[in-house]
Amino acid sequence: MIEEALREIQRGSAEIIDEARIQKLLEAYFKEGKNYTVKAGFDPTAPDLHLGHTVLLQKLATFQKYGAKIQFLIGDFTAQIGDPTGKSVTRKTLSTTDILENAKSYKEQVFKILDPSKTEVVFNSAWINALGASGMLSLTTTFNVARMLERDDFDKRYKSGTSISISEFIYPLLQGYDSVHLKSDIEIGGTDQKFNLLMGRHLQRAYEIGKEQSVLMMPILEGLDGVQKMSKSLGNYIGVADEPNDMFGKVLSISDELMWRYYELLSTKTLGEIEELKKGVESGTHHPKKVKEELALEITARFHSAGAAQAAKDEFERVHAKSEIPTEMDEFALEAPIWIAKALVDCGLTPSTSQARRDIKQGAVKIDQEKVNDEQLQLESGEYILQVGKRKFAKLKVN
RNA sequence: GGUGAGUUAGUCAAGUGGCCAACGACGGCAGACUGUAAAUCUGCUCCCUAUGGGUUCGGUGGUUCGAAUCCACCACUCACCA
Repeated sequence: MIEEALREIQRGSAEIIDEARIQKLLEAYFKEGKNYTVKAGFDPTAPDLHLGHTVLLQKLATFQKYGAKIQFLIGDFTAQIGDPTGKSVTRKTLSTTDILENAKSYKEQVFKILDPSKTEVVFNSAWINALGASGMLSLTTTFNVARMLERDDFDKRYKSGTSISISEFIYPLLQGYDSVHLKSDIEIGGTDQKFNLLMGRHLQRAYEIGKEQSVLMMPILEGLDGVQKMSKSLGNYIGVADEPNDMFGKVLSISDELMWRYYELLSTKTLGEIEELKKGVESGTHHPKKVKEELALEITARFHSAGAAQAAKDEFERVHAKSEIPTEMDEFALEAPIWIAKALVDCGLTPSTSQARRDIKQGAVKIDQEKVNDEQLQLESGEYILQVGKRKFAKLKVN
């Protein structure tokens, strides 16, 4: 039982520091029903969660199955500084109102995965503000500049003469201090957070709270392109709040190779089951598309419902396999007569009339399933279904 | 503080007075082929109802019939020195 729990916890992880301690915590739970705490910090700068974030959340959910109380930390104070990790320039600071707004939408989204009864949402401003100047000062005495500069990102910036704000040195200290205050048993985060996570151990030792947290690092999930990390700014993400049809379609659009990565990090299937699927695909008994559909169904169902996922699949079949028209699409109303290129822009199918003309020239534009050849086409009154490329549709009513 | 180099479209990067809306690569979009996969091939890739017009090459002025290209100043970045 403990073995199994441990295996599930290890799954997909990039690195675990002090795994022995995790095992002891599990033993204590299984034998004496003792709970322990797992901390994960979230920066409230990006309120729209995507699947990359859920990799961590799912790991937390796994811990919840095995006696963990989750300390879901919203770094409202630290967000004012901005995590320097991986950054080549100092971040802009955020206003307090923005942070609170973001934190709110965070909460709405995470409980699709986490069990609220085993989760405590905490804001680090609560105790960091209480530290005061002297508390802050003594915090800074626990670490030194030389070691801080060993960090890759700081090292590069320092050597290249790019500015490093003193506040950025404070960031890891504060994140580590969170672990001191919360007396966390385990902290999890992405591999890029290693330095910050280890700081928690360091400070717990320095403050002599009688324990040093274990650290579990999860890899960074690749985005739809399969190369760069999933992020909103790169536009290669699947958002937790995406519509079922989008979500399903996006999962299906990933490459076969990437699919296995998503299976490992996002699916709740056991590693054994995944291995079976993989063998099936290799030997030709499973069609890779079917396997991908299964993944898409699972993920879509998680954030919506099994019914919605199935509907998304049916819709997908209809639109793409049979190249029919989607059942639902955005609707627009415009005044007649309207030039086709203008209509495409107004319906958001195309960014400019220039682009619209190019698309028409290339035969990418259809009205009611009919290819448009005339760039000058004027639409008279009536209802039309506009289409650009394979996946952009809109319903247009011309008055 | 000193000296030198640089700043070009989403990114990288050519272009050193007219042939420049600006080579090329990547990315992106579209077409073919497919499984809306990958790979491959092809076209497109600043805006504007366009065989034409407008606005772009860090910013501001200037020289010139004409400037991304020359000059001045400003801002920022990088390198070496202190």
